[in-house]
Amino acid sequence: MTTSEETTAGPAARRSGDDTRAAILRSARDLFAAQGYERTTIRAVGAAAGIDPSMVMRYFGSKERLFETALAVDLRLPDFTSVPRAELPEAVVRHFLERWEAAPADDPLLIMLRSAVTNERAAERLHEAFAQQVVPALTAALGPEAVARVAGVMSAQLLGLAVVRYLVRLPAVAALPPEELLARLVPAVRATLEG
Amino acid sequence: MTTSEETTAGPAARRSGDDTRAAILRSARDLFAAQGYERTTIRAVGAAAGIDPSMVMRYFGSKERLFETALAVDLRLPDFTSVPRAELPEAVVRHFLERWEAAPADDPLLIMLRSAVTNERAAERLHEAFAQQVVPALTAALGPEAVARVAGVMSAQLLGLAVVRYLVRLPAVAALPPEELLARLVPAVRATLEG
DNA sequence: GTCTATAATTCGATAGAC
DNA sequence: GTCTATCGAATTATAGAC
Repeated sequence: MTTSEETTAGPAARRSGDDTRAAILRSARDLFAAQGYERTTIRAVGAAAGIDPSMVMRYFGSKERLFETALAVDLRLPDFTSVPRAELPEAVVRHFLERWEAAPADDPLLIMLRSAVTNERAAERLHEAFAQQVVPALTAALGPEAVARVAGVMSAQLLGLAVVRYLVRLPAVAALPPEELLARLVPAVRATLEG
Repeated sequence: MTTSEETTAGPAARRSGDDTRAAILRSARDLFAAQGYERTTIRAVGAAAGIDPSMVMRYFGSKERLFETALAVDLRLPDFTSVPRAELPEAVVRHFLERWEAAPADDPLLIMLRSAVTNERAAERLHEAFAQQVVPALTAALGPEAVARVAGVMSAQLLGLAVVRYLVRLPAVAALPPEELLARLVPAVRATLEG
């Protein structure tokens, strides 16, 4: 019984440090995702988490370390190994489209992407995530040679969609219904894969 | 003879106001393109232009108005009306690829794109440029119905390339030789156009 | 564990001399 | 037309009380 040792003190007077830390991190991810690094302030993170700004410093040391921690994310890539190669383009596009439609503001990939365009450190983290998560997932489904050929362009296509539809919100793309977007994007990805 | 009325004064003691203004604007575009809006300071713009920061304020009033002026750019889209439809995908991809390879840091489209991801005003300007420059240019070459169908997805593909190769610099895309990139991208754009 | 108070910078913007 | 000097606001970060 090492956890939760309330013996005599008040019922709910003290909050867990882990909870506070998690709340700060959640607020930080929200704000970094919506505004990028520079426009996000320690004060705003604290306010969003319902605590004093100095607590943010106490738990994370500096704004930059908070940012680094917020960028350490799991891309949550699915397993495509059981998908037949002919159906892979649709499976990939559909997966990301459904993901982003459901919760674009919360998606770790979009959080990272927005910051990576103006912040060098975030860009490095995106490079790492690509090498450590995207490449292995694609290699399992396509084999190493095909990945070397198409991984870059495929990523550009999917991230291009993300940037234009969810970040910049260009009306010509943001207004399209998901099904139509899917129908127009799948042939492009298929052409890349089979090129 | 209304211009340049140096009658008795020294030879080159006075600088033209237009020259100073142009120098400021050039430095501002460089810095906004490289760092985005927030990280670019009036002081840095002045230093890059070789003049005092207060001159920047004198000529442009505020940082925000300087930014707006820097964003008022001509996308320099070529005329695609004489290109046969079958060759259009290659012509479009080749045009932007050659443009960006030659001078990615100076390209007005990339300047705008980098800021648009984190700055709402820049995003609005990108929307305007798309509606007033991209759509008319594509309409002349494809006709209005085709543009409504494919302009969004085509833009997503080209801007996706720009983001991943020139802004985020993902090695899997940034390291590809231009010819190979062209070969992999043209089929994708063709599939979009013919879908 | 939480907050107040404040130090130390940095930045946008203004006023005014030359 | 150019610069010096400076104000006022906002920010990160620290020290310390409760």
